[in-house]
Amino acid sequence: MLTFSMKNTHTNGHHLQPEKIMSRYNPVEIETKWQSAWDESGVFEAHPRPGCPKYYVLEMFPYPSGRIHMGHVRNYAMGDVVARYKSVTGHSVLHPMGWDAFGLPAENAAMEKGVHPGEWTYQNIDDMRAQLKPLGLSIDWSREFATCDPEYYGQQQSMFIDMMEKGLAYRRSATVNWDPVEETVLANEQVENGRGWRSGALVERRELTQWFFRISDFAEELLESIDELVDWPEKVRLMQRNWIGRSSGLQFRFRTVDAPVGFEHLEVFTTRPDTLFGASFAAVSFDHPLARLLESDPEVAAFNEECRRGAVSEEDIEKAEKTGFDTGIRVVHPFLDGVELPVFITNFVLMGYGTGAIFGCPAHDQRDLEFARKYGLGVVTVVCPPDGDPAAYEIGEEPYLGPGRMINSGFLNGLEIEDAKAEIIRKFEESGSGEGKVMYRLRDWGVSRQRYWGCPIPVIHCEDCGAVAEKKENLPVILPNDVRFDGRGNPLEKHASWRNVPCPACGRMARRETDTMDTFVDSSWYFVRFTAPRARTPTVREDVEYWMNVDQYIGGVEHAILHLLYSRFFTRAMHLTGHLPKSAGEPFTALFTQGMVCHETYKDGEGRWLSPEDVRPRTGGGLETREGDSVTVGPSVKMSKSKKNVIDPEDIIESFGADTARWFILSDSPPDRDVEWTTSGIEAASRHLQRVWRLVNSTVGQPDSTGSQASRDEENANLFKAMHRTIDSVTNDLESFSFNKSVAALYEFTSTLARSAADPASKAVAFRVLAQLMQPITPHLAEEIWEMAGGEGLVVSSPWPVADPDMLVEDTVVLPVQVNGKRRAEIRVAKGLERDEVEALVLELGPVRNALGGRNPKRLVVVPDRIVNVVV
RNA sequence: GCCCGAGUGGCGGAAUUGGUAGACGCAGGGGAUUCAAAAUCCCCCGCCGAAAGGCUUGCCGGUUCGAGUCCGGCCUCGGGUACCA
Repeated sequence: MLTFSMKNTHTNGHHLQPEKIMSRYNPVEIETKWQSAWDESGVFEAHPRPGCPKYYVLEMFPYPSGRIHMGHVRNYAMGDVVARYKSVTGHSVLHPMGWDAFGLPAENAAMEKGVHPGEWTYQNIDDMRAQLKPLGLSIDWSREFATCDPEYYGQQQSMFIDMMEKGLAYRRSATVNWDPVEETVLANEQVENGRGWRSGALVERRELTQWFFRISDFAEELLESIDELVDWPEKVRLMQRNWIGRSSGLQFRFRTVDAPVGFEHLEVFTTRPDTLFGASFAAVSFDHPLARLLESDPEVAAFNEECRRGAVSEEDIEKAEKTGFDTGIRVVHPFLDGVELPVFITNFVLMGYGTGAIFGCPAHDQRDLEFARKYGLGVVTVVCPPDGDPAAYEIGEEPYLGPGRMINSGFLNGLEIEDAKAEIIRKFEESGSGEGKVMYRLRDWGVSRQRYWGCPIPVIHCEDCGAVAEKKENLPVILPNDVRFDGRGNPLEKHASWRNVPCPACGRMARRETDTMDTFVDSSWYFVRFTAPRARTPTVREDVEYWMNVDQYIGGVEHAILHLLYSRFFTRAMHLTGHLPKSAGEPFTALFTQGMVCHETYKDGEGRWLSPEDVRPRTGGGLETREGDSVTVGPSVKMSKSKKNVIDPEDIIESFGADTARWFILSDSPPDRDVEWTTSGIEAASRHLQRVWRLVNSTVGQPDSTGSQASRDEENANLFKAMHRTIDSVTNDLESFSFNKSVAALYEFTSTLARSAADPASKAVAFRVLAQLMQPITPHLAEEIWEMAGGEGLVVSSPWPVADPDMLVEDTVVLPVQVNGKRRAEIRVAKGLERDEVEALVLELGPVRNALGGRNPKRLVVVPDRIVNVVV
């Protein structure tokens, strides 16, 4: 393929090697060459380097689905930029890779394709590793592991036993989605409109005894420590705070009337004790012991049954219409003589929060107001807004939720809300029937899964000894291979020889726990394991102390709450069980959340999704199918199989090379926002990289330009000035995760270089800097041009260039001149020019004099070196 | 439902703490080169208007000499919602 430009052969052909004339930058060939060079040099293996600070950069490890997708490319390209940048700026870098290998899809594949989940998973890992390697990532592959390796999950089992001993793991009853046809527990994802996704049967809620981690004991600690996470996105910190959901309020006991024996009191929790005088009903969860007891009444039973319908997800519960059942029981208002409030069973009070019982004050709560309207309950306004008339204020259509003073509230009248809360809590505490209490939304972490493809919980149930931890010398408890997937229940339940084992305590025959662990457990400590991936203990003190914490963690914002919170809990639990030193509190010092990779969507005339491969440009504009039918272009959305708008990274790397893919995916959008993949964009990236190569290739070895020494000196000086400005921008942009801006600065510098009439020797200096600046983003091309421009050794191990501050200063500055806030002129002045001198210059300007018409300005705003505004 | 975020030309986006809106790239238009094309190089490019000028950062309102940026109220799209990972 001869594509070398004729212009170049005309002007300097006699200086070029013949093969240079014939060649073009061939990414695939050259990328393989440099990847081998890196492998041989071992530059990416993590070792403590004396005198260098350590830097641990980690991207969220992938689930081995079998194919890498553009989201992976983006994630790992970003992490690689950071790892490479940190490496050349004098850090000893740890940048590992592993596989989040347990999970549902492997079991689904087992059922659909009859392949064993383990076999399926390990094959996928091999495939994905082979797709990932051509990206040229600076990963220490010697530390790779999968969470389904017994060497990994065995250590996890060992920690589970330690957590049992410390009381951090315990058993209690909890609700699951139950598919009565498949006799299987369903994940929330497997429930569609209240029905099992395969069987179509109405899902039931079922109670099972399950294992939990006591994360709620750490609620306050996890909440307070968010303040330390200054290098996390503010939005993630806020989401975590809200998730933990600390609220203080009052817990107190109502006296009941006409209630069954044992329920002489009803304990409620409220965050608005100030509104007690406006209460018009009490409500308990359908799971509340009182509601359960009343189920002997068929009407109550039917109502509760109705409430228990549907999936267990919070979204489903909250979106369901609020309903109630009047039990006929009443509670006595503690401060209003003779006032009794009806007690309802409802579907919106959750047993898992507070006491599972509340009182409702319709005037100051949206949900309570809707409920009161529906069931004809009274509405008493007890908070008067600051601008309202305390004697006459009443709420209208909407509840009043703002600040104000108490009215219609006996001894609270006239108090501000916060003072009223304090006062009423004091009153309850005095009488001993209630107390101020802090409540958290955060619930304990249920880790039991009734599935095969997960880490077995290392426990044996003995009739005499109860739940007994497996002996550590028997770990790992390995998943049996000979299992059958018939779509019913957990295969481990049916595996007699695996299940029936002697009790570790008394030796009598007992039953092995068949629940496996939530895959979030696997991903809650893998980053610690990377510090000593082959150790015979979960961690090795020396390695953990050197490498932890993760300095920079990068991944999708979809993990903003659960995965990150569980990991934060785990480092604390691992400390309590002796697996992490005291210094390790937070797992991730800095966090970056990346956006998704999107692509346009296409549909044919019948509304069927079309893949980008199936459409082509139509002459005269628009798109058509291969058959020439018209195509409807839809919005750009996250790449997904269901919408067929997927571009396979492997195809892109094959046709354009990894550098082009990396350059493009980092170029257009800020990393924390979604990026749209476009064909024209990837082609532009490819064109640019070709241009860089051509530029270096055609310049190196040229004789000095003719022309005067003075003009050459000036050209050289200008080039170096641009070079230092670029070093400065790229450095700042990489440090601040503005990779798109780094790319823009590199585009600009390449254009400058292409136009520059500086000496080839000066250009060679600039090319070497260009190579160094491009290295984190397009490492293969960087090595190639580094070599062409006479760089020593590998660019991957050459120190990052430093901008000379003297080269960055400008001595003049352009001041925009506004009249009444609209730009009318601009003046170039010496930097730091005095205010009155600027004023004098500005008042002489034509547009300013016109606007003033001989009068004095009302005001003259001068922001030195920034802007001038003349107010007329 | 609840929590969090995003919205700027034809498109992706840029804009230190409120200070020239549209850097850089794509698409488009024009030119050079070529027998011709591809490739490459150069120039133009927010909208309306003949021009003067006016308008413009999802919508409505506010604060300010000055608002993409701050405040209040909406709209649309996206993420999470505890068993998808």
